[in-house]
Amino acid sequence: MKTLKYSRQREMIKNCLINRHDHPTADTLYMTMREEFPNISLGTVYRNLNLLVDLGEIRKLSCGNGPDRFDADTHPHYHFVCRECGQVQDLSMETSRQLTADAQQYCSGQIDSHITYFYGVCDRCMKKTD
Amino acid sequence: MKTLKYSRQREMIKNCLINRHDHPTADTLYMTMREEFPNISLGTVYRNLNLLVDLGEIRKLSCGNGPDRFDADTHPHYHFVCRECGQVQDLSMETSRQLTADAQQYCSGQIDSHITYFYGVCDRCMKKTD
DNA sequence: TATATAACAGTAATCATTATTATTTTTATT
DNA sequence: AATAAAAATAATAATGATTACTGTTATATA
Repeated sequence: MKTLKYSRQREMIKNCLINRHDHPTADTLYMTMREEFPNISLGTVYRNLNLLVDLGEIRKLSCGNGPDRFDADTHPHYHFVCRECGQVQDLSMETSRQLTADAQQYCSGQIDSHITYFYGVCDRCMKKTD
Repeated sequence: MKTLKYSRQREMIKNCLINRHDHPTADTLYMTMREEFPNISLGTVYRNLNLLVDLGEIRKLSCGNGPDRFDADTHPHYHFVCRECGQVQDLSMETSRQLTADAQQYCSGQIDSHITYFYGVCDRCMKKTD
């Protein structure tokens, strides 16, 4: 069996992610990490992010445009994606159990969760295009 | 202005997609296309798929695992993704306007749509793991 | 403290997708 | 119908995101 060993890099990656709420990509996180660990490699960032996802300590977001993003908030919640600037915001809204229950009626498989991304234009981009 | 010209390849790509409901990837579609057009190139498949998406004639699905998939059904509808085998099924269920309206309450931007993927295990995979 | 193994940095490889280019098709015009 | 202009193609190269490999270093445990 493969026991997990401590690593300063992994700890720092997780802390980085906890301290920001912009759902950074692996590459963005890599840039930040290099301030503390100047010769960390991008592969290490990816490996640890995937590890943390597998452990359920963080979540991966694939909202359809651009590279995957990561989120240290593991509570089920929704996201809003701005079509103009690509930023991803948290919505402090409960995820709908009802929606999953409804969908189950239409599905022969066993549904256990759902992921929803809302799309539109963020307030900052709306001001710009005025 | 750039006028669109007819192409047998594009027509055939769209027909292929209309005749199947498994939401194939570009590569799968490419394999199928080669039966009719033995030296069609993968680039042509991608270019035309993107074109059709831009025209609003088909939709692109990014459900988080593996390459993007494509769907000729442009009516707003939900999808179910099996975590075991990766297949994507249509759910013949109306998309929830209420959900978008609810989310708008929590969002400073302007939401115009949402995309939801339901995750779980399909009936076939459930039987297998019994 | 010595040994085993996981994690690392650096790098190469892979996968999905897009761009380039020279040639062929399609469409509009004579 | 012949021809010219424009767009689409096949073939291929290039890109961007991510994963795998290799030799070295850090961590845990006997």
